[in-house]
Amino acid sequence: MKKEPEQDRRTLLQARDDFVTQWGTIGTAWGINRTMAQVHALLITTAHLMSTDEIMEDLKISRGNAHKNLRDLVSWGLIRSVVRKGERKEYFEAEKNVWKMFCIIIRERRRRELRPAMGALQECAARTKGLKGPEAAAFNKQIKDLSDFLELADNVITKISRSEQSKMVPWALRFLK
Amino acid sequence: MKKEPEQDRRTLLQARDDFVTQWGTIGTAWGINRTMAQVHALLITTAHLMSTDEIMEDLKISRGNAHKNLRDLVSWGLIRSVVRKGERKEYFEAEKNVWKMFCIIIRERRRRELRPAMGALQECAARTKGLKGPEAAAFNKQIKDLSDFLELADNVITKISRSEQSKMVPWALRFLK
DNA sequence: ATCTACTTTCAGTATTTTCTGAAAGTATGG
DNA sequence: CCATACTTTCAGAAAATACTGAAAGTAGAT
Repeated sequence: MKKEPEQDRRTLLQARDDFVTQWGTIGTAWGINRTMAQVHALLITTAHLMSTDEIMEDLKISRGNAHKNLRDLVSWGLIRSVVRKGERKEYFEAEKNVWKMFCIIIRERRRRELRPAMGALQECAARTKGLKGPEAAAFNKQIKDLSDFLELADNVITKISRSEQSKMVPWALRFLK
Repeated sequence: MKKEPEQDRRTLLQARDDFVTQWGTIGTAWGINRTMAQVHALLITTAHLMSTDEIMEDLKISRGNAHKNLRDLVSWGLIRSVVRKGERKEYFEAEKNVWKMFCIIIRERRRRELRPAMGALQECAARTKGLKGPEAAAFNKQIKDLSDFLELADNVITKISRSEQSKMVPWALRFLK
């Protein structure tokens, strides 16, 4: 029978499509642009290097859109561009190791979102430090509590994102016991 | 001098406003509606119970908008409504303890976003389990890796969100050493 | 049963975000 | 230099999301 591998190929393509869509939705819930998440999904589940044109075709998106999201993914460090010898065209390849992906994401979100938020909070705490009255004291304490918590979280994230998977996973398993 | 407390009050109000704005921006980055984050910010930094009308006034938003976001916050468990004896009006109050807030947020995000994503991924893995060919095998492995990682993360989140602050914070500090 | 003091809904509108496609820019090879 | 093979930009269009305000709904008090 020559039917079965053909059938399998279709199932695979369909599954990849579903995964791309799903990953897009997940991304959206976390404040990430849908297309960026889809391009990422496509690249982590594709064995070969992909060009901008191939990605445009696969996701049915415009050049401008593909370009922007590829650049964003590169700037996150989630994919890298590769230039094949003798060719002008750029190809892209994703970091596929799940632990590394995770570390990149938490490290970048820390840098882009957590740090600025902490800065603003600290400034807010500093400004209300010396104010008189119970309202002011309560406000200041609440901001300080938040700020302290974020600082702890920040340190934990930094440490985790620098750790090896081979250390952290067993560690997590022990924690779950 | 009667000037200083007056000055202080203004500084406090200004700081609270800034905090509300800032928290709104942070929320946005994490896929949370700006107004919802602002209402939350307002409620965690206000000592007294607040009515819908007071919130509308404070944030300059419509009744419908205030209503919706208050309901959403209640459904997240981040605020609760209180009815004062002899009054018909509803008032709102936030959970102010930072650790509890954190636990609520991670527990809800797990329930609303992580679990559905895991379901979809597992289905995707199951569907491509038996397919022949190296492409299919690679795809299946990648999905499986992701799925396994999310499962571990899911378990860790569950455990953390059920822990006491008094256990987790010292634990985190030890981890950082 | 009606009034009053609220809460809830939702159609239409406004705002923000994302996307398109064509034009402009850039680098390489001949 | 010019042609080619790309990449980059960006103004306008489309889509997604959030907001308004008025009308409808609800429940306690009289």
